Amino acid sequence: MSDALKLENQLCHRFYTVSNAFSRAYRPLLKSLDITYPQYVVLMALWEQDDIPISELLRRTRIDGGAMTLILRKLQDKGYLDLVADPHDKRSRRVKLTKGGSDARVQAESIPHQMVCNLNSLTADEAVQLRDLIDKLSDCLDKSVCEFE
Amino acid sequence: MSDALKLENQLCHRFYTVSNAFSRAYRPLLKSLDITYPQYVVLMALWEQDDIPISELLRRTRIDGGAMTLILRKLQDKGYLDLVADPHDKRSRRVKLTKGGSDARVQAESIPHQMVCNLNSLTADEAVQLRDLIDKLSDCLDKSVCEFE
DNA sequence: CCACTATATTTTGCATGCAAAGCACTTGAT
DNA sequence: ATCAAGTGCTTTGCATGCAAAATATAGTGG
Repeated sequence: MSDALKLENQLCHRFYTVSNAFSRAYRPLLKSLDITYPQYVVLMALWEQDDIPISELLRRTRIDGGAMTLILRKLQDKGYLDLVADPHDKRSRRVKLTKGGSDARVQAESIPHQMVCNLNSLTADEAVQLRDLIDKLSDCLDKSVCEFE
Repeated sequence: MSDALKLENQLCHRFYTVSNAFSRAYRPLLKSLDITYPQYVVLMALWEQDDIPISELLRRTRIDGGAMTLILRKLQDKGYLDLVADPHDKRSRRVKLTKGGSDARVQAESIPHQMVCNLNSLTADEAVQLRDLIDKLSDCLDKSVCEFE
């Protein structure tokens, strides 16, 4: 049979399994904050820059729009953020961290280190190399999705 | 703020976005077969080796067990495979491709090439390099998940 | 000011991924 | 033979990801 159809030879299946493995690995680290990985991504984006419209959050996290509505609702219920109307554009809402949301960052500071500790099979150089290759692939993938349409 | 918490510096967020992008990119390629990416993964596993127990399929595809039940049901409804009782172990069922399932492979042969064409920003060498780095990372991740428990 | 189009967000329906519980059947130890 | 622990699989409840439709509001040309 053609080797190209073998799972072992497919980059996409590797991304599929590793992405899921990451999500599982984060779960215990996020348990004390009572959030999921996508919710954590939203908080990280906000810790970088707070008080931004939902559209900006979507662009930076690349989370699905439909899912974002629910994620924001849950983070709001948990007291991490507030959604406030934009006075200049009634269609838009801005996302603002609450004090609890800002404070959570202190607790989260240790998470990347904990994860890195568990990933020390890669050297710093290899991690950079991997990052750059993924970025190259990623650009291309985005384009190809567009080409299909 | 600490750079480690920035999304841009996190390998996991890259895997998250690329994995999702792959899934979207496959969608139009799989449309004529009327299957999703995980369903395609199951078929690829079976094209490599047919007539295997579900447990073996789970191990090779790394798809979630609960999801696998539904995926197999759908692939059966679509006429791609059959689930037959294992005479030696009544708990187990074996998965067998139907003629339609085997025939679909011919149509699928062109898919990896189409996807590769859309990913030609990476050279063959870079793809191998990427693959090896991901595998190294992957081993480590599996272990770390275990360590948490 | 009006129709038309574009933008921001939400809703809907379907397909997983995940953890945990449940079931039926096996196997191993006694 | 029997009970307890293990296996293989399914079910359940929740959280997304995705495409497409629906809403509400903005912006634009006429």
